[in-house]
Amino acid sequence: MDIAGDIRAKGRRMTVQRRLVLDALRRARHHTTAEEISRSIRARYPQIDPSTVYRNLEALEQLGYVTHTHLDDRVTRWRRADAEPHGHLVCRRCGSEQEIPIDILEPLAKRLRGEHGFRADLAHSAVVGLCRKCAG
Amino acid sequence: MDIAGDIRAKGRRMTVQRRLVLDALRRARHHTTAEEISRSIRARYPQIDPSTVYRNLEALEQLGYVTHTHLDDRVTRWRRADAEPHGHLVCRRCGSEQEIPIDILEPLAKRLRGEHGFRADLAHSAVVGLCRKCAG
DNA sequence: GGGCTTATCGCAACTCTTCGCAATAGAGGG
DNA sequence: CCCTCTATTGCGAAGAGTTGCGATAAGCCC
Ligand SMILES: [Mn+2]
Ligand SMILES: [Mn+2]
Ligand SMILES: [Zn+2]
Ligand SMILES: [Zn+2]
Repeated sequence: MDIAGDIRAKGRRMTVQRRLVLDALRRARHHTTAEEISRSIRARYPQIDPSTVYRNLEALEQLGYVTHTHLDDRVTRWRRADAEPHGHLVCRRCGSEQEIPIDILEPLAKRLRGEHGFRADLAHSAVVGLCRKCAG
Repeated sequence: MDIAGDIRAKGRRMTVQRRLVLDALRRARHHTTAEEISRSIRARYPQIDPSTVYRNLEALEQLGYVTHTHLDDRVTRWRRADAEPHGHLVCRRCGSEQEIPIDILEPLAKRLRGEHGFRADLAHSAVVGLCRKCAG
């Protein structure tokens, strides 16, 4: 079933605004912010309110089409749920970002699950620290 | 040397406001937010502006007296740098928080350092996931 | 203690995000 | 195609945090 049909089957609705948010996420190469998405949509459809974009990102996340991560500190970064999962290393000094294969994080996830019954999503937040250059 | 002297030695100044922020952090049992600190100070000294509290937390972090972590999503949590370091598990469903010994995170830190030359601070952000109860 | 330098402050303005509410418009059924 | 129900929207307002700027006061030297 297509996305629209799936959304309707769950009692939600497929609106113009929701479709525009999905489109913006498809166009975006990497993780984007709600503010970037809002700005790109309003460039062509200025009547669409930022709050609608924020609400749609949350709705689409509940529906399973979208996920978010946190790279540097506060900002929430969004991406399609079907994108390749991966971890991030972010340098607190120079701000450089680096993607890492998800399986490096697996052993810790397994241990947290064994010792604390906790199912960790280690890709949700970037790992903060000092990159090779900055650590000197 | 005491904190005030150390701060002056670094060319910074020990102001009433800075001392009040340090005091608030000493009174706080756990991680607190800038907003909580600001509110507790303004209860007695309403003339002290919130922006001053934010700026002082950053300054004190640069000076090495204060650190911050990120528990749930947006909020930055502050604590004294000399407090016992530890990791956090936060459930994305029920919001429960759990502290974990820092050494559970060590193996991953060691691996990131070996394979990527990255000195990870794994206590900086909480690990997000599903707690035992919510995972079912 | 008085004077000088400038780190720091209070304030106002601004950005990003959230929220309540009345109006709008998807969806499904007839 | 029309009707009904209610999910969703746009708007206004508010909260949390940041930033530029002129005023204040900490620290240092005499
Ligand atoms: Mn941080
Ligand atoms: Mn999150
Ligand atoms: Zn770096
Ligand atoms: Zn839970």
